[in-house]
Amino acid sequence: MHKEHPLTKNQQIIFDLIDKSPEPMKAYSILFSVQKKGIKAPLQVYRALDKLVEIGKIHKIESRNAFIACHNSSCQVSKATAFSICEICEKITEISSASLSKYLANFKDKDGMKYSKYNLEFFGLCKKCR
Amino acid sequence: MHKEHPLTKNQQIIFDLIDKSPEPMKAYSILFSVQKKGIKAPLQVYRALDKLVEIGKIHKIESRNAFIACHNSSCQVSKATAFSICEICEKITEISSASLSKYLANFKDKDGMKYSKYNLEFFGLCKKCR
DNA sequence: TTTAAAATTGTTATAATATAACACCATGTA
DNA sequence: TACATGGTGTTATATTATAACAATTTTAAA
Ligand SMILES: [Zn+2]
Ligand SMILES: [Zn+2]
Ligand SMILES: [Zn+2]
Ligand SMILES: [Zn+2]
Repeated sequence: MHKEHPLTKNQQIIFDLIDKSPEPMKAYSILFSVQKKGIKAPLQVYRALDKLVEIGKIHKIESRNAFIACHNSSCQVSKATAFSICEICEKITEISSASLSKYLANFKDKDGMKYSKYNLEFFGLCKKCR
Repeated sequence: MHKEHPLTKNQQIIFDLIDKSPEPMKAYSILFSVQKKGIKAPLQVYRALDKLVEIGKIHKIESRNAFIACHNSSCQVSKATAFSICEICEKITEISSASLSKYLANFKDKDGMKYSKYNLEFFGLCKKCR
């Protein structure tokens, strides 16, 4: 299980913002949104983001440089992430599939090597955009 | 099968450089290396990179903002990429596993949606670093 | 309780990554 | 020809992310 990490003030402000957002947020858009709350510099945002990613409360969508709150309840999710990304409307959803995560967690490459962590990004068209 | 794309001068210069590199290269490191050949501006590099990615000659490692030449002979690879990344020495290898690509190409999410494209990045420790 | 380590914060400056906008040129083809 | 398409060269700028340093708060030993 996750150890509980009580969030600090900046972390809480930024997590709440991302958590409420219907879509992934980018760092400088976060910065803009929290300036009224006293967070004025990029580093304050990036530090909170780093920590939130580390403890698995949010994930980074690498191909979009954007951050999304994790809504999976299971642990380990910060080490095993999968997303679907619509190439038209940019709708992004975290995929939680037991069979997928089982398959990837057990995947061995040619050298028999297993991996502790992965990030998978699927691209296609969402329901609306098809 | 791929349609053959004869590379333009800039594309060829940049592809050759990446292809020879033992490790993925970043855009500005590419820029530095090709300045003696007359490529002087970031845009010239990014334009060539975009095209090379599009036609599948190279791939972008999203979590590293770096580019690697594709050594898979099969087609479709630019739409279905998987890499292993060592978190210590940053050694990066393209994974070519028929079973993995088959599994992912056929993966359907909860809504029964299939995806035209994916990128998977595994993280762990390479042989040397274990 | 004291005290030292660890984590968090605030701040300025700067690095690294990527694109906008515009003019020009080459090549294919109607 | 004349037009479309794609590539090039160039300057400027936007976007994303980190370095460096000082101060403060939290944590957990001693
Ligand atoms: Zn998650
Ligand atoms: Zn869509
Ligand atoms: Zn490849
Ligand atoms: Zn290694």
